[in-house]
Amino acid sequence: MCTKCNKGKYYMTTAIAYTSGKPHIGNTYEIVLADSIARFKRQEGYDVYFQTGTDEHGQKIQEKAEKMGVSPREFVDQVAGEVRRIWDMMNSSHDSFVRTTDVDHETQVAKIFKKLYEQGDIYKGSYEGLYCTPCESFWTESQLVDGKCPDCGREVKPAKEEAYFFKMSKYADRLIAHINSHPEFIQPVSRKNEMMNNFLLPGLQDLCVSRTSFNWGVTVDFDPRHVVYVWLDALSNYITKIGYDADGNSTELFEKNWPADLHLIGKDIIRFHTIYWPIFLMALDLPLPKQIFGHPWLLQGGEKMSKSKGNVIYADDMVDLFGVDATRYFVLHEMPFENDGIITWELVVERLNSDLANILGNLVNRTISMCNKYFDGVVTKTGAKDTVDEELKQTAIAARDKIKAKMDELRVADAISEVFTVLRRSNKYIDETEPWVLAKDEAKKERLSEVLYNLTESITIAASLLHSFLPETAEKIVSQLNTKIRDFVVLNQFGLYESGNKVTDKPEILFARLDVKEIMEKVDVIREAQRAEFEAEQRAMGEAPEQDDEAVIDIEPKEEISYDDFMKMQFQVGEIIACEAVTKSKKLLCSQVRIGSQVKQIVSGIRKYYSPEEMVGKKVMVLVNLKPAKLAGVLSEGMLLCAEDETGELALMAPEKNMPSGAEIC
RNA sequence: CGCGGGGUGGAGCAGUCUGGAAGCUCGUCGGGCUCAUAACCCGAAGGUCGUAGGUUCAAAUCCUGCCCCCGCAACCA
Repeated sequence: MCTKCNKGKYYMTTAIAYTSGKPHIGNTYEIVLADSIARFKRQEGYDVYFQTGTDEHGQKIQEKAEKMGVSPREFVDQVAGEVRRIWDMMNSSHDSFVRTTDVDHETQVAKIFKKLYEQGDIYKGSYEGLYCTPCESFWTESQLVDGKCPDCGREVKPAKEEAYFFKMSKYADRLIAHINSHPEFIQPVSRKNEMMNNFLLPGLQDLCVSRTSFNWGVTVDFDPRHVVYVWLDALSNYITKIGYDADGNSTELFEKNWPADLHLIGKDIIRFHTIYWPIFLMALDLPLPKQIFGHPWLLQGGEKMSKSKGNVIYADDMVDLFGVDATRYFVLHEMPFENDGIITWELVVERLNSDLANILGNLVNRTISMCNKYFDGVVTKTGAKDTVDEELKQTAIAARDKIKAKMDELRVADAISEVFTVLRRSNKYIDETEPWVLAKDEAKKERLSEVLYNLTESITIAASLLHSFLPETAEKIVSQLNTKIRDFVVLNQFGLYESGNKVTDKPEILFARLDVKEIMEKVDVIREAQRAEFEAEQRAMGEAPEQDDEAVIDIEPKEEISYDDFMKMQFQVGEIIACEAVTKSKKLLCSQVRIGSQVKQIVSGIRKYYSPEEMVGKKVMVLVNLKPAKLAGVLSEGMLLCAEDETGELALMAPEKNMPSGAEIC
C-alpha cells in the first residue's frame, strides 16, 4: 500500500462459496476478479479489507453428507479446506476467510434472528391455505390469481407447516427510494431494472426465514425446532465476521469498515444481495453497502459444466497446465462486464500464446537479450532522443489513468487490455527504431542505449500496472530488470528507471508457447480422470455407477398408490396430425392428436425441444382423461408424456413398435 | 401483449445515451525484419451494422412494426 496517499478504507467481499462440492473455474473466477480489484485498490492507496469464505449450512449439504456417510461437519470441513486451498493457489490476497460454521458467526446469527423477532420484524406464521401440490409451491394471498395458483390455475390447498416470516413489505418503499437515488448501487445497471420490475414494484412478499425440514443450520434459540434460513445466515457473514454485535458491542474493525464498499457476487444471487440483504440491514439499523456488482458467468463452450459429461474445468487442472498467472489472465480477460464469457481449452491456449507468450513474454525476452548483447546488460539513459520516442512515452504514461478509470467502473477486462496496449506499443517501437541496425554503427551507440533504456522503462511501467492482475509475473519481470514494482503515484512518469542499472544476464522465459494438440491430449487424460472420480463418488454415495456412460437421475419418491388409483388414469397411443406453436407463449406447442376416432387438442411445454413440423406424424403416449385446462388461453384436453433429464431436456414417450392410434397403454 | 438484455466482416466484442467517414482482438492472405519464444512490425481481403418502414442534409446510432437468441419471473442456497 502507498503510505503517502492514504485514501481511506475499502471493505470488499466476495460471495461466500457454497460448500456442496469442489468449486470449478466458474466459481474460482470470482476470487480472482475480487483479488485483482483488492490489489488495485491497495496499489492506489486504499486501506483494503478483503473478505471471502464459505457458506456451509443447508439442506443440500446435510443430504449430501448423509449420502456420503459422513457428518455434515466432516463434509464441510473437507470442502472448505479445498476452497481455501484453491483460493490460496490462485494467489488470493484476502484478509479474512469466514466460515458460516464459525462459532462467532453462528452466535451472532442467532442473536440477529432473536433481535429481529423481538422488534417485530420477524413473526411466526404458517403456510395454511396456500399450497399448490402440482407446482410444489406456496403462495401468499396477494399472489393468487382469482384465488388460484398463478402458475397453473389450479386450486391451492391448506398446508400446515409453521415458520417464521420477515416483514419485507415494511421496508420496501425505503429500498426502492434508495435504489432510485443511488444509481451506482446495483451494477451492471441492467440488473437494477430486473430487480425493480420483477420484485420491488409488483410488491414484495414476506420472506420465510426459518426451516424445519432439516437441522444443519443455526438453531433458533427460542424455538429449537427451527433453523435460520440459509440466506439470512449466509448474508450476515459480511457483518458478523468483521465484528458486528447485535447487542451493541461491535468491534473497532466493524466500526471502521462497515458499510462495505463493494459486494462482488455472481449474477444468480443479485436478488438476495440487492433486496433481502439491504432490508435486513435496514431492520438492524445499519447503513447499506455502497455497491453490489453481479458479475457474469464463465461458460464451458456454450454448455453448462456437468460432472457426468466430464467437461468441468477446474482451476487445479488449468494451473497444472498453464500456471497460476495464465489462468488468472484468462478468466480476467475473457469475462466481459455484462455478458457471459466463454471458456474452452482451445481458447485458453490461444490467449496464452498470443498475449502472454508473444506480446508480453517475447517483448521482455528480446529486450533483455539486446541489453546483454549490446551493452552487457547495462541500461543507460544517454539523452539521444528522437521524435519516435514520444509516442511510446505518451502511451506508457497515459496507461495508469486509463486503467484507473476502467477499474473505477469495475471493468477489469478492459483495464488489463490497457496494459497490453503499452506492451504492443513497445513491440512496435522496436521495429521503428531497429536496434540491430543501430548496433552496426558505432556512431549510433548512444542512440541505441537510449532506445533500450526507453524499452526497459516502458516494460517496468507495464509490469507495475500488471501487478494487480498477475502479481507473480509482474514480480518476475521487474526482478529480471533488476528493479522494483513502482508506486502508483509515479506511474504517470517516464524515465525513473535507474540509469546504469544492469539487467539479468539470463532471461527466463515467462510464458512458453503451447501446442494446442499436446494440450488437448493432456485434457483427454484429465477428462478421463474426472469420469473415474465422478463414478467413484457415485459409488461412495451408494449409487450404482451408470452402465453405459450415461448419468442416472434420482427423483423424490412419491406416495404409494393403489391399483385402483392407477386404473383411474387412461393412457392411449395418439397420433399427432397437426401441430403449431401457441402464439402467446414461448414454451407451448398446440397439437391436434388423433386418438382412435376422435381428435383432442393438447398443449404441451415442449417448444424448446421439438418443432411443430417434427411433431406431426409422431405416435406418442397420451394421458387422455386429464381434466381439460386452459394454458395461455388455449384449451388442452390431455397430456403428452415425456421423460425429462436434469437439464430439462425432454423426450416424448412413444411405443417401441408401431401401434394403431387409440391403442390402450396399460 | 409479464420484465429485462442482445442480434455489427469467419470467431469474439466496442461503438448506440450526446446522429456526421464502420473500430478492436483472434483467424486468413501478402509483405517487412532478424534482437526475440517460427516471435515482432506493416499492409490487404472480408460487413446492405437482424429485418421492414419513418424522421433528418446526414442513421449502427433517434422513432415504429416484425423476426430470431438469451436471462429473470419460487420457501429446493
